Amino acid sequence: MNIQQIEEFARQIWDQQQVYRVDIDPDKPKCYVLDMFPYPSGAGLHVGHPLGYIASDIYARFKRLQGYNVLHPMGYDSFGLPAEQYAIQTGQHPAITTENNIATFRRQLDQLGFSYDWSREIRTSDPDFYRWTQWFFLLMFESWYNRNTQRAEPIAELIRHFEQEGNYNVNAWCDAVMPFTAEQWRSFSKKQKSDILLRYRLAYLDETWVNWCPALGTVLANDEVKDGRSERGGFPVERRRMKQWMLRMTAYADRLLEGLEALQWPESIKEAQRNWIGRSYGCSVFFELVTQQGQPLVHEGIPLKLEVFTTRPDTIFGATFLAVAPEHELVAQLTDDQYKSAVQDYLAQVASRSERDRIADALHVSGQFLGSFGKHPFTGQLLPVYVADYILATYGTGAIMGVPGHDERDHRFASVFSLPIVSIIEGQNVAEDAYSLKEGVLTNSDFLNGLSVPEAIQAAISEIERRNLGQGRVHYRLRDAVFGRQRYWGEPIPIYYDEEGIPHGVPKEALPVRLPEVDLYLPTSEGEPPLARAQQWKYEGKYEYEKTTMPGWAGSSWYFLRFMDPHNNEAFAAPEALRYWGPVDLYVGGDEHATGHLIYFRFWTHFLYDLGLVPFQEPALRLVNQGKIQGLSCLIYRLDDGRLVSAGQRNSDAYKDLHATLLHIPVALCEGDCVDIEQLRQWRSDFAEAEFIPEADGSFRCVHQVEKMSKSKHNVVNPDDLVRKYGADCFRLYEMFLGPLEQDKPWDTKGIDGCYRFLRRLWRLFMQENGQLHITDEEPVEAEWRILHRLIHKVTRDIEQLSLNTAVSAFMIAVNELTDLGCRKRAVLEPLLICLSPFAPFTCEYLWHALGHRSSVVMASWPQSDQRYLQQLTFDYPVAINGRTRLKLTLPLDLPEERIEQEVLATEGVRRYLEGRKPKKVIIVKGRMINVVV
RNA sequence: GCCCCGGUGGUGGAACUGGUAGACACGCAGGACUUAAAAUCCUGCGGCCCGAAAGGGCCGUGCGGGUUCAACUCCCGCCUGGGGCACCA
Repeated sequence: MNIQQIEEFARQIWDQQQVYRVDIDPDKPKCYVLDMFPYPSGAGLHVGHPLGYIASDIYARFKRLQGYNVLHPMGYDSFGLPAEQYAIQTGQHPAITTENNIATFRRQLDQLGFSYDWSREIRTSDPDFYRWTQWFFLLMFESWYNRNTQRAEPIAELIRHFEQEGNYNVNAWCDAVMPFTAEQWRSFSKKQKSDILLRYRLAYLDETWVNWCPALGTVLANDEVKDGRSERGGFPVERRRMKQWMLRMTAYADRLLEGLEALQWPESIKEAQRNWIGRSYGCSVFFELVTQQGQPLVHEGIPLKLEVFTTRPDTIFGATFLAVAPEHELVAQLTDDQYKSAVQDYLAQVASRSERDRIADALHVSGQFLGSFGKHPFTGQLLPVYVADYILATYGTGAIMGVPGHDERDHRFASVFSLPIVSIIEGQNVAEDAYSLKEGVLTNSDFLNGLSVPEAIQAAISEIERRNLGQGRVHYRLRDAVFGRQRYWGEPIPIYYDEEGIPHGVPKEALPVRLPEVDLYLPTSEGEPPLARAQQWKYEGKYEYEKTTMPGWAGSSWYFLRFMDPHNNEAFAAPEALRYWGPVDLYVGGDEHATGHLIYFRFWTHFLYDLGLVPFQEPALRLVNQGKIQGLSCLIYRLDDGRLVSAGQRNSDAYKDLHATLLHIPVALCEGDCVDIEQLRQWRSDFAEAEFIPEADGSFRCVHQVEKMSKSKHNVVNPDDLVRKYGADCFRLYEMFLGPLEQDKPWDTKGIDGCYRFLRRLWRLFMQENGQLHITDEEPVEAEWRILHRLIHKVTRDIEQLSLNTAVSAFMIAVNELTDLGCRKRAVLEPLLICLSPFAPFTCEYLWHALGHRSSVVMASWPQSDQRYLQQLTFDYPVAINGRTRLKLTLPLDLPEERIEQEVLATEGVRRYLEGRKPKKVIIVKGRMINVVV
């Protein structure tokens, strides 16, 4: 069994017969199996990376054998930060870095024998690809969201509506717009019209608070920020107000939420998306505002009102103050002269605190009284208005009614500012702590008294609406996505600005807007993005292009569509291709994309569906997250004096009281927990002369720890070495055998021998010692048929459920049993080979040809399991006395229950346990077990 | 704090809709073959106890209860690891 020879042979067959190329075939059912688009990093693969690829490859090969036309493509998400950071450091164009990395990546993928149709390879940084990414952006720029029809519609229709009726009777998902008539619309300047339209467009320019990362020199989306730091690189992030291109994703919040129901996705991902979208149902309430003297506050002749949002309108009688966010637009108007300087000081203090300080200091309460009051809409009581930084400008209306009795934050605030705290839930004492559960009966609440909380919420909303004080409302935590990045290596946003600074979409015929060459990949001295360095880069030679580029997730939001028709020059994909291939049937990738890519890609697809460009709303029906493979680190003890102590000795009396540090050493230097001291001395110079204190048997031992696989922990295992030593098939089998696909699990190379032995045993079923095929055409006996059909049955089900670890063990069992029987029969071994081929394609291809086939095993047909051989005639019943299994009894399966009972009670072993007592009951589950209750 | 997912031998893990807990594999121990090694094969391996042995008993799926003839599986209450969300009104 020569691995190199086998792999070369199989590769040649696949290559010659072009077995992985697919095209639309209306006569066959399709199956689209997709891996999450990798970013080709320079570091290469470690054993954790291919896990999902192997699983999806097995599934794809399986479906192909079952007669499906399988689309299983691969490509690269090749725009991104690392190549650009490298460019900044070295000056090497990111395209070159990317090209090199892709070559490495491809080589590593190829050696594992994946069944990708490489003729469909795509790259997001390819102008033929990003042309369409830009095209989609323009479609969003040219669309608005109609809440009446619940879908995106062309902005041209909206303009027509404006011309006829102004913005009356428009129910759009948009930013606040003053009402205007058709006459007014016609009288607006170009600039005014543009500004208004931006408030409706799904891709729009707006000044907002963004996550600015100074170290990366760019803004980041919410999902790219973790705990106040950038997800990539871990650099500090601050809040900054900037003009940015945004995508009005919030318009889709409800549909994104509801669409989750029907998806076959892991519950954890759905839950993460639900949290991220964060839908909450509540009510807005307007509070009339008055001065300290009780005079109404008026602005331009209109009485001022403060709109708050609450999910607990039932607690309105418990409200004792109002609070607004520091950024709230009414802060200035609400500030009484007497408090002006105090408020200004407070605002300055808030501004100086970074986002991270604010998060870290969440329990610290701060705020400032503004000197004005809100009039309670039911009691007429005057509630003081505060500005407080625990109120977020970006959530709800940026203002709240403070109900300290029933909200913890409000309670903290009221305690600090000595505001009244009242309970409106019967029997709850809220002096010390807020009672925030939505349970109980209302009290001190006028018309709500006696109602339960849920009833009271409904009643309060109805009453508020009836009296025109506000209305029931839904709010989302989800924010519109910031779409511009102040970076070089991304898709240019296809927008140019005219003389008046009005943004225009580049005509679609002029796409792609190509990324210009620049001398440096850094911002300009004026702080403009790197694209500003390309001074000749102008639309039609005179208009300034938008200088920011798209974020990393732009291309990956729709790439799955391009795979369906990757070389189409007329469209992003032909309608027939979309109809035939879409949507993705199985999507495999990591769960770290739960609130990033997986939401964007759903949003993007919903949008295209609205425009009638794709015939499905959800991009992927079934999603599976492969678990992470953790590293098994090796660590040794170093005493403070530099001596190195073997792990067993460390706890002996001689050393246990000395202080020791644990050091990571390369896993390659360890065989189990035995360390190769000679190699260790060579590995690090300070170990060269160190004193090693070994075990009594002379060995030197390390301890193990399961943790993330990383270079710094010296626990990275590279697949190349393993593939060279054991072959790709063995590697694939072992990765699957390790445990359930979805589960995180530690990598331990030791176990790979089991899979290697399995492959050799398989080989010996076919081949003699001398390498000659040894197969007969004899009719298999019952036992052999049974082994085969049980295997087919189990493996078919297991692959369908992606329970690949149990499938591998089923193969091991079958091969062990066939070996014991000395089975060398073609009728058994040939179907077995087909079943195994998705897991071990190289070996199976080789043996398939050895059996005399000319075409590839990839083209074979998945065998059917035969019911006859799955059913057994007799069964070894476990017989339990009082629930405890005592003995076994072999009985025919078709024996009626009365007969079984007779047999059981007549059995010597059972009689012994009964000791003459009469059984109370005999429970018989046919084909399962028997339980005698005494 | 809220939500989701886990916890089974020395190790990775198996167990269908409640029905023989520990499949398969690693590892370890002993043995066969061999001048030797590799390779291969055989036997044993959850814990405690009784027994010379054959065999038998008790305990055992994070912990404590419960439902049931029967619980890794269902219910209640905890402990613990991982992940998500979080001054989100």
